Amino acid sequence: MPVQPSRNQSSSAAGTPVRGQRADARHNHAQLLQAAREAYALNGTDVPSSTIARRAGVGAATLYRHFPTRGSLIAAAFSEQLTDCVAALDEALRDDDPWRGLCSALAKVCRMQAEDRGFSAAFLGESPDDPDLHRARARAEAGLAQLVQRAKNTGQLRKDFDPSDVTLLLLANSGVVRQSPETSLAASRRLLAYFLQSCRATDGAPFLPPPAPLRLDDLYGPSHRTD
Amino acid sequence: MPVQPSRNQSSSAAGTPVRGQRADARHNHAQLLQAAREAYALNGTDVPSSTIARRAGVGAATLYRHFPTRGSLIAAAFSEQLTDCVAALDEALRDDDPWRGLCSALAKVCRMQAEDRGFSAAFLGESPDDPDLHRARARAEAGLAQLVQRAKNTGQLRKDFDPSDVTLLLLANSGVVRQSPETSLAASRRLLAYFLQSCRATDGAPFLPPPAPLRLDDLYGPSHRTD
DNA sequence: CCACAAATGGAAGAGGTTGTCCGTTTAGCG
DNA sequence: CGCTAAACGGACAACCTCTTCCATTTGTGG
Repeated sequence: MPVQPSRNQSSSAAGTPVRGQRADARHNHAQLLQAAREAYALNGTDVPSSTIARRAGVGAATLYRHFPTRGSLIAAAFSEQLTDCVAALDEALRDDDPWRGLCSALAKVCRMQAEDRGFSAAFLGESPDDPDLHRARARAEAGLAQLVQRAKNTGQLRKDFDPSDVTLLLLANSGVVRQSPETSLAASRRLLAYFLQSCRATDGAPFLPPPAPLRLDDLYGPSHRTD
Repeated sequence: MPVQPSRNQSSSAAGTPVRGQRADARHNHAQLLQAAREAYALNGTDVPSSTIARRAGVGAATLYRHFPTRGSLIAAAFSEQLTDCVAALDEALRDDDPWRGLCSALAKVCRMQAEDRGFSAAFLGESPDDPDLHRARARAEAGLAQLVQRAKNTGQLRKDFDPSDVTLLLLANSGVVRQSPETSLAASRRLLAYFLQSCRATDGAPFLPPPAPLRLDDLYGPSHRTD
């Protein structure tokens, strides 16, 4: 069960509590993370940092001492979800039935997106600064490719399915989920059902148009602004 | 053919050129609209108004004289696309084959979303102020319901398809299309293909989870901020 | 209990966007 | 051509968000 809280501190990303700091600092650190997670889940990641500081009961400076930039707070707030994501993938890879593994992994990620409005932004959005996130995405990409290949080999997944189709689903789901929190779970479930049904290998099914080169870790790579 | 440019001036929305104004004013009005459309198509509607004024070759005050608020410029910029949208629906309703009509209507709207990054924001986003937009959405909703019912009657569309599934597709597509413009068209096409394939009536197909009550004109209705 | 460094909070700076004011320019008409 | 009102443009005020600074408070080891 690799899903446990994992108190172990990597020193790579900013914002991880360092042993030897004062008790109030540790407490505020935790308060900030919790406030950030709650706020992001409800309203998405475009909540102003000042709001988070206020709801954590600390001043702005405290927030910025613990998380030097806005991005580092976001990254820290979602690192747990990221772990869960990778764990779901690992679990899917261990499933005897590749198709069932794929389905449950996709369902899990879609549900995470639906239940936390910030998740999509943090996972798919632009955050060119966090190395952890990049590594996780690359890792997810690789595991996914493996999972997809296995499901094809068993003949359960259509042959022209492309790993990028998972990214396609995640992006689509992020669009669906952006709406009112009350409906997002139901809508997300229905979208996934539609998607999975088409993914199943069927004899008479028409060919799909070619996949777009959507790689998880490439999204928002080069900027295209032309001001 | 109700698709013609329609020079007729409704006086409801702000920004419609009024006869009797000076030639330079009319010219600037047109320049602003064009600049806005280009900028929005490329980068989405979150382009600063000052950028649009600059690219139209006018000062900020001129922009605000023609379009009193940021929202009115957005509404004016997309009113043509909105007309196209409704026209596509009308055309689909006139098609002898309801399924073909539905497919082409969905393809058209998805393509519009893919080719214009601002379209989704303008059409699905929050704009509680523009009555034209509300009317168009309501109208689209009604036509869609009709189209869906007809396709079900001919047995081409699965019985548990819900009109809200069209909204689901549009939202999903908006998520897909938000990415790099180079890939959005291909990605959008593929998403639509996946979706349509599942929508076709098939005997052995499993039931879908219940639809979420997504109504086009309800999106972003009540706000859920809790600051 | 005390001293000192760690930690804090509020204020203020920097940057960006929306919308307004006012002196100046220019189209259109006689 | 010249007058007048419509139209314009750039500067400016108001606001918001991110981030930093510094005087003050507070936890903690001795």
